[in-house]
Amino acid sequence: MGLTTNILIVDDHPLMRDALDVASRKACGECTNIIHADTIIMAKDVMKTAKPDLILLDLHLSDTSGFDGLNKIKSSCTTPIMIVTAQEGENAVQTAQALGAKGYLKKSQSLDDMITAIQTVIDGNTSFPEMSDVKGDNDALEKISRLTPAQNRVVGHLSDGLLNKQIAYEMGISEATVKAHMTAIFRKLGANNRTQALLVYKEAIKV
Amino acid sequence: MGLTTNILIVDDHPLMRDALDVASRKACGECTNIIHADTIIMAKDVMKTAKPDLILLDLHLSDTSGFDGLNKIKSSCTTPIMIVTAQEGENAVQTAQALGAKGYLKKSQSLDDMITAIQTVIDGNTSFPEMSDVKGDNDALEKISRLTPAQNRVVGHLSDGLLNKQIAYEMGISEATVKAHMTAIFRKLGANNRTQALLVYKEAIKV
DNA sequence: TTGGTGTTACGACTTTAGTCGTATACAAGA
DNA sequence: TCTTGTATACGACTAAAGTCGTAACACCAA
Repeated sequence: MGLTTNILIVDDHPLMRDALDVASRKACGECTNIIHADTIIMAKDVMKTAKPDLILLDLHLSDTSGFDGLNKIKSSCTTPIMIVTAQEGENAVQTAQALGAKGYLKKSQSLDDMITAIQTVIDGNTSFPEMSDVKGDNDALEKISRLTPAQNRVVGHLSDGLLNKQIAYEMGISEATVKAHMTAIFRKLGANNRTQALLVYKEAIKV
Repeated sequence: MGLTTNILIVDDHPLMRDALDVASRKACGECTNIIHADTIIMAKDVMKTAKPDLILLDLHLSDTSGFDGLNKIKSSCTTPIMIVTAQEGENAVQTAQALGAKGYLKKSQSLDDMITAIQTVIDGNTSFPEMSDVKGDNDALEKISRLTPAQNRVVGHLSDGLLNKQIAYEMGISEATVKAHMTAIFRKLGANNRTQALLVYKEAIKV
């Protein structure tokens, strides 16, 4: 890792940002450039200029709750994202995984574990805590997890109420391609149109 | 009240159905015809033949949870509906009101109070328990409550993922009229299309 | 290399969604 | 009575959504 690693930390607790900062620096070595943000708005603003190699994202911010924030960020970039949470429900880990997050950090974890997890994701792998395997009760979530990265980003924009034309602009592709993604999404989610697809999606990510 | 009053009770607890049965008969007098159902499916089936004057609906059934059941029934008829619940969150009463329910019964209420409430609704008025007035925190719910009965039914069908053509068939009106309702709904909910309208609606009724 | 599989990408075409103007009925007030 | 407002209803027109066929690229295995 001779090159500089850029990391964006999104959390509204300054102390937590500092802790994540320390963990990130230890995980990546000397040449680490870290940017802090405390809202999704600010994070998206930062990403207009900087291009982080990794994003650490808290689920509960002042301007978002739950996985909406993950949506908003994920749909506007392809940067690997790790979720950071204090306490969440049972299938929060599965949901994060299904939505295309690359890792999941619990704030209760030890510093060493966090460092290991961050290193794992930086190296291009995924890192999720052990799951109690009581799942199987969320059919919609299983469908969502089958979406490809591009399809995932399209769904994220869909759940913001965007038109195909707007999604195309946001993703830098043609409207025809967005429609093709939509059709593929409908098949995977068992929907006939965007309204039904949105219902499946909302059913899946309700936490 | 010389004519027969038809009441449909939808609850999956037989004991509760019996209790509601007793309350209904005392509220309406001798000429009362009461039908029991324990799922939404069965209730909708019953309504194909019978035309109840009032529906008592439990929120938690085996095939629905929350206000989805209210949607499914309300969107297929214009019969007054009273919600019956054991314990619900703070704004459940407001949500029921916004979704066009005519009354709200708590299972913890006394029999006399229930009888009074049922009589009130049978007479064409509404009956809701006192609210602690801590509300004001749900903007979307306020928007939903401004919808007219027809618009309410259209939104109910929208949240089932139906096409305009299908909604028109269900409601027995032309597709052009459904579209006109949609446009009016968009204005009231601050949406530009059905996707955004659905998001506002889902935001409002999440309990 | 070759063939299979999966992802992303686009254009042409048909279907659906959404806007606008308009009309009826019904209620509350002047 | 004559408004004024609101709810409901419809048809004609424009904009968006959705389907189909096709192609380039990456990856893995035979």
